[in-house]
Amino acid sequence: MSRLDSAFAALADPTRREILHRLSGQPQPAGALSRGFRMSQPAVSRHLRVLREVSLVEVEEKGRQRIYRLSKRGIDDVADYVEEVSKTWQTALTAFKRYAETRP
Amino acid sequence: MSRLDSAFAALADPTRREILHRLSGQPQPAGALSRGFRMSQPAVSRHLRVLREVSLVEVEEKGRQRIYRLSKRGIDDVADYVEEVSKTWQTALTAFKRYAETRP
DNA sequence: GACTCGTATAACCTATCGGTTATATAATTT
DNA sequence: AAATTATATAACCGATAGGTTATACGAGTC
Repeated sequence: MSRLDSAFAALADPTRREILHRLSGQPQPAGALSRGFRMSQPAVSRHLRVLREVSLVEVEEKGRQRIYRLSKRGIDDVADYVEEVSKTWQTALTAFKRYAETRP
Repeated sequence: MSRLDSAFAALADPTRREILHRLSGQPQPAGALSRGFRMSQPAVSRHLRVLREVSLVEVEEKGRQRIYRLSKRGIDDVADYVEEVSKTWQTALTAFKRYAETRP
């Protein structure tokens, strides 16, 4: 599985998008995050692992807590791809419009 | 599953991203697409169905052919979300930088 | 040193995914 | 109308995802 596959797969889960959203507010320990969801602590822990593995979040060990925050690297990866795809799609849309115009 | 979940899930598969890429060049019938992959015709047909269901592609029936092309609607959906997320992340990054600066 | 706390991992279950082959269906061609 | 072509669907299978409960483990606390 390529980095990109994993990143998209990670973003496909609503719980993980919600975690990213909350972390965009401020870094938080795993416990605070998991208490915010109606699923078990291990379940959230697993989601955090997935996000870690695709570098969308980073962890800082602070005593027995794990402080999670967004990771610049992962964010940049996604942003780069999105930009590239935007360009491609822009081209495609232009072609599409041209096509539509020739067929009124 | 929300529209967004499905869209990301659809994009998580490399075959489907490749299909979108090829369609960004030009609209094509299903057969031409499926011949370009080293998997069975039904497998590609299923990928096309997934892309159809999340409105990333559209089909035009032309005799016994199905001409596939990118769908503006699906593209816009993704673009909108990406823009929104970009903004959020921009904010988060700013906060992150501020945090980093106060802790040299 | 025993206890508790915060978090991760293990083992397990069910549902879904992505592939296969076989088959159906609709449009052409002969 | 029979055969062929383009494509989709059905039935099946192994792998993976995401949840659960039970358990391990390292860091503070008594």
